[in-house]
Amino acid sequence: MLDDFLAGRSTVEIARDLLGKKICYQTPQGIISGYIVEDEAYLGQCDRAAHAFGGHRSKKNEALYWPAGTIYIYTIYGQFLLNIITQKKGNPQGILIRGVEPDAGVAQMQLNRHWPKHLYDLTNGPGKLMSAFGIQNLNLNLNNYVSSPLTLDVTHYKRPLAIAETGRIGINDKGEWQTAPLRFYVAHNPFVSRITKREMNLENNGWQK
DNA sequence: TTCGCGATGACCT
DNA sequence: GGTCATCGCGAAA
Repeated sequence: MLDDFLAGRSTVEIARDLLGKKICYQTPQGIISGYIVEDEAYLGQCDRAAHAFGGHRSKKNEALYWPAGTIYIYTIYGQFLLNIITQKKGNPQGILIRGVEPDAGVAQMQLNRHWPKHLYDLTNGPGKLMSAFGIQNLNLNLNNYVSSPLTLDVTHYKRPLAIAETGRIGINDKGEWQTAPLRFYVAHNPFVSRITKREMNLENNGWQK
């Protein structure tokens, strides 16, 4: 159960453990799902790269202050980005989902993404995966991953052979918060953003047997 | 963030 | 020559 998965753990711990877990979206056209292969932790008031830095709170980032399991969606550069809130109400920490390996509904995702040349281009980025899922509005913001069409299934998962960590992407002039290893991904998985073809392992996608 | 374009370099035929 | 991967940029939203 998702609540047990999130309860009493640090955001970093959750971010690492989220790799390989399944995210599912119930649509009129059928179910779309994917395994999380890349994410980033945002640690709240103290984190200079976080939306809640210094306790900042507004209508846009309100979800950060809601309980673990809340869906937080925000827009940037015209893209919709998906997050999960990880701590108790009032402690604004969360995780940005940056890449998923397509599972169910691949044809629908291809359609939503206008048939990219390579399969790995389908969902290898935070904006791309939302486009592939067909989520292009804020309707699900402030909902949660248990009782909405968008759910997190922590009982069906794959196990990474290795987890890689780097600084977060798109963070500039944030000192130690820019380089802190808070981005996690399944090493060698082709659906990780900015991975080179040479790094990909197309035999096992970086998963254990 | 994502896309497209031009430039470069590697490799194949 | 042709294909493909990588990289740097500018543009869009």
